[in-house]
Amino acid sequence: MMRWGSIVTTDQQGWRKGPWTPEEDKLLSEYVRLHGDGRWSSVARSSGLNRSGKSCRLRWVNYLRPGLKRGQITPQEEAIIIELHALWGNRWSTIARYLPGRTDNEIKNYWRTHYKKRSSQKQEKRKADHDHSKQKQQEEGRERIELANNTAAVDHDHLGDQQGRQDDQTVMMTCPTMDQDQWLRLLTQDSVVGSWSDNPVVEEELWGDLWNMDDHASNYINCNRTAFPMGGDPNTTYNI
DNA sequence: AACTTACGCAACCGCGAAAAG
DNA sequence: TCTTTTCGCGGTTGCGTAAGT
Repeated sequence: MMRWGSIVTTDQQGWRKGPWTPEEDKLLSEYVRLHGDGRWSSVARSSGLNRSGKSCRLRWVNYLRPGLKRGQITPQEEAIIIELHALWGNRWSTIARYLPGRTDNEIKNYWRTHYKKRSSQKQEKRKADHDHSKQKQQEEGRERIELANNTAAVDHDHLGDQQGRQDDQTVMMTCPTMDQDQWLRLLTQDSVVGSWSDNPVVEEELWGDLWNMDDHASNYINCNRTAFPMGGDPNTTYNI
């Protein structure tokens, strides 16, 4: 299936843009096989591809790289995405590290398609139905977020995130009752992963909360239908 | 059958961080 | 130390296809 139009153009530097051809894929794969990935600018210059380094990297990472999974996101993967998104927000590359064979782009697309839309639909409905009460909830939510931000402990390096982006302090927190490794082990256990997404009641609660979260509210992790701000008092539950 | 809408996803863009000079 | 280049990330776009009317 031809995508991204059929038109291949060139940018200001003369690099080709648009869909990759099978010949280009073959060239890139062969070049990376011989020389390894990385050094994308030299890949662009030396491989014979008239593509920018950026374009080469993207094509390799998202499409040609060995070990990539094809096909639908499984329920287990979906649950991991949701829960890691609640942990880290839109840090797709970090989330992708816990889903072998899936790319950040794929996860990002999946999230946007499935949850952003449903989130906004729910939000619209809720807005129509409960405009007043929602406003009140938001005010209460802001107070809790302030509490979360005041109590949360930032721990970038624990999960090997070397990037340390500017907004890190708002998303990467420490669970008060277990460390991150414990948490992630728990996440990837089938019994836990299946539990929320398989239960329509819990799912509704969880989605209702997660989909309406903004970046700051991602500081919260939902556990057993309650939520607590990461780093907050483990003996206190916070209903979002 | 024709048309419209929604979905899925490859690819591009802009920005910030890291590395190199 | 400063500047330039490269890399990687998240956000966004736009096209093909499937589903609905």
